[in-house]
This record gives sequence, structure tokens and C-alpha cells, in this order.
Amino acid sequence: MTPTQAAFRALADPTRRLILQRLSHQDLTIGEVAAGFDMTRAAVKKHLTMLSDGGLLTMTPKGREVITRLDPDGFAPIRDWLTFFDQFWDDRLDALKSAIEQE
Amino acid sequence: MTPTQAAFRALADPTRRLILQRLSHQDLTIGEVAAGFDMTRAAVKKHLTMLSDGGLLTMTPKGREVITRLDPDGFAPIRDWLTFFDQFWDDRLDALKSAIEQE
DNA sequence: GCATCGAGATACCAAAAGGTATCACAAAGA
DNA sequence: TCTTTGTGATACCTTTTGGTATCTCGATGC
Repeated sequence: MTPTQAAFRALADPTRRLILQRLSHQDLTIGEVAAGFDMTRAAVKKHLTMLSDGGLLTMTPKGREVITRLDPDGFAPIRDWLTFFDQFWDDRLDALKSAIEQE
Repeated sequence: MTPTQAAFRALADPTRRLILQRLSHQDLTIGEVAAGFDMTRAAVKKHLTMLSDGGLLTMTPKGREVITRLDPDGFAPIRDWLTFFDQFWDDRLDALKSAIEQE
């Protein structure tokens, strides 16, 4: 799977977006993340794995715990994709302007 | 479902993102969109419905056809959500800067 | 050394997503 | 009018997703 696809898929779930917001305040272990949700640790772990696949966070073992940390670079593919449409809007506005001036 | 969730879910599928890119060049009928993909019209229609639910495009009947048109406003929830993290990065950088100056 | 606790791994289940096939309907055109 | 054509709608199938339960493994602390 492409990085872009992995990132978009990771962001498609509300639980995962909430995890990212929680991690924006501080790094957390898997257990600490799981404690904030009404679901099992295994379920949270699956979400974290998807977020990791999408490059949105990193998981580094520390002793017997695993530190989960936000990764800013992972958001780049999303921004880049959106930028394509920004460019498109600008071009359309320019075209509209030209068309009006032509008349 | 919240607008944000609908938009993120709509963008999670590569076919749907491709549809949006195709529509950036010109408005198309449902049939014309479907012609560009190797799947049935019904499948494409489902994708278009999800994109419409996400506010990313509009579908307006015109005679017996349906014109599919990109809707720039639909991207706003996505941008807003990402902006939260932009703010976060800035704050973190400021904190880091302060910490260094403290030393 | 040994019990404990955080995490990994696997199997399993229910629901949602992506897709096809098919039928019905309404508008355009001969 | 009658045929064609673009859509809508439904039923159905398969795969993926989101979740639980359970077992094992490996640090940690007494």
C-alpha cells in the first residue's frame, strides 16, 4: 500500500483521530492510550498499528512498555494531496477571471 | 455521522480520491465517471454517494442525467482538523525553544 | 527465584465496505 | 408511439474492519 493510502485509511476512523489528538499533548504507552477508551487493549493496539502503518506515529519499546509518539512527517502525504486541490481552485479562479475579462 | 467523519471516510478509498481528481478537470455525469473505471456503474454510484455524503461533491439532475461536480467547501473539515496539528507543532516548537533558552 | 504486569499473538465473531447482477423507471429521440 | 439510454433500487456475495477472548512471553519488583 502507498504511504498516501495508508495515511488516509488511518485517519478514516474517529477513534484513531482521537488517539492522535490525545498523543498531541504527551507521549503515552499502549496501556495508557487504551485506558482512555472503553475498549480492550487489543482493539486499541490494532488502531495504533494502523496509525503506525500510516506513518502518523511511532512505537518504540522502552523496557517492557511501548512508547507511542506522534510523528509529524506522517501528515505530509495528506497535505500534499490536498495541495493538489488548492492549486486546482486557484487555476479555476484564474480561468474564471480570464473568461470574464474576455467578455 | 459528523461532517468531519463523513469527509474523512469518503477520502479513505483510492477510487474515490481518483474520482475527485478527475472531476477537478471537468464536471461529469455519473455514466461518464463510471466509464473511466473498470467496475460497474452501480459500484461507481456507491462511491459517488459516499463522496456526496462527505460533502466533497454535488449531484444535480439535469434531464435524465445527473451532473457530478466537485464541491470545494467539503474539504474544509479536513483542513480544519489538520490545522489543529499545525497549531500543535508550532506550540511544541515554542516550548522547545523556551526550554533551550532556560538552560 | 518467583509472582506480577505490560505487551504480543492468535483465533474467532459481527458488522461494514466494495463489488456484481438484475429489475424498474423516466426522459430523449426515431 | 416505441425504443433506447441514463439512473435508481434492491438483493446478494466476498473481503475487510472493528472488536473480544485467550494464551504466551518477557521485564520488573519483591
